[in-house]
Amino acid sequence: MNSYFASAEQQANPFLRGRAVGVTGRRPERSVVAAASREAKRLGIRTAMGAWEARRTLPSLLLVAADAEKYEDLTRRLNAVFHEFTDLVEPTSVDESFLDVTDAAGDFLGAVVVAQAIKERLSQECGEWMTASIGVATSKEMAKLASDRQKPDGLVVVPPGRETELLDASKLTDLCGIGPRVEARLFGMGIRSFRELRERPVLDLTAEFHSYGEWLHRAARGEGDDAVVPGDGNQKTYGHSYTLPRDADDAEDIERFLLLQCDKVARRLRRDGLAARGVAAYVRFGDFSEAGRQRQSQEPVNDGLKIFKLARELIRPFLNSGKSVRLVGVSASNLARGTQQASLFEKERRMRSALAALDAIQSRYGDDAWTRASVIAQRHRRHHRGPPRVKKF
DNA sequence: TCTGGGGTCCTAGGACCC
DNA sequence: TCTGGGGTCCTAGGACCC
Repeated sequence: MNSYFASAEQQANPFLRGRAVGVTGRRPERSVVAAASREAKRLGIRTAMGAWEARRTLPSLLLVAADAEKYEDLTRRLNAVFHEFTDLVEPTSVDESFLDVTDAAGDFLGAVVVAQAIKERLSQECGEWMTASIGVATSKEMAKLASDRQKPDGLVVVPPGRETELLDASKLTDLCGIGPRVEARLFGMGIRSFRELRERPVLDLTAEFHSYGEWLHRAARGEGDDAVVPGDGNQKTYGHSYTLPRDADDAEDIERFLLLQCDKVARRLRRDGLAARGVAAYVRFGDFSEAGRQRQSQEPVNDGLKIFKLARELIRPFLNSGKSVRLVGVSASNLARGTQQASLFEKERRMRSALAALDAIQSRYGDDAWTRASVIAQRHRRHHRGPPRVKKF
């Protein structure tokens, strides 16, 4: 999809249509532009630009805070449209999927017809401001590369056998999978184009890049044999992170924000009937360096407080290190179906039913329907500079 | 008073096992 | 005349993507 979040905002709010719009995080002053409307891009706004810098570049830029629920709903509708054409749909991000339309299309020309039909259906289902760029090719790599060639509202076809023409018209980093680091190493080997990459023996490439070298060798020829793998139901990690309103040194301050993230992760785990054995916690310091630890817990967990107690220990070595903390994050891995182990203890059972009730409240009244007393204590202290009223988590 | 938040995959090295 | 070869699980860190 083109300028996904920004287009979604323009679709939802006619006032924003035709205007330069940037979608940012909750607090623009410490955020980046997550998506820029085509009008904003034309005037020099780039994705991932600091919001502060974007505003300086283009004072008329309209900054809108991201609305995750809106985008999730749109993504569901998007994927429903894709499934009208084939069940071989592999979502790779919120706004991007691979579709294997071999059966639906019959032949390559048929695939082009399908692509046009998809664009039409998307416009009907999601609104005319939601445009897509589609690439049609014989491999995922080439289809992706083709889709990036024409924005917005593109349709680029790579007929079978003509893959190298597209590659030779592209930069190395245009190919999904080659980033700036790999590009620099390829330059170091005297390789500056796909033509030069193709001329290298695969052994040169595997000597430098191991198995990734084989992929480079094939990709430079326009080959790609990975099938479209349907479904996205097997997400491997659930994580949340949060940039603090200002860099913090006080461990208690930092840990309370960590707790909020742990509750979010835990709630998603419970919603999906999962529990996690792996817990990772990390911080980003004021200088943007990062540090983190991860650990396997004895038993699978999906209770925010339990996850927090593990996560707190994991980041403890990085607090009070003389560097102030900008961001805290937590992530759950090693996910398994089922809840936490049944407990013999009354206290534990009561906590479970309390969590179920709290989940129900948030489902019905929204995520802000309740919060932890310890977080309120922090807000209190910020305003009154007194001791916190509530100490217990 | 710059630089969000959500992910995946890969490699290296250590502990441990047979 | 010391020290093979197979494997799993785990953590840290990095590259890359939207």
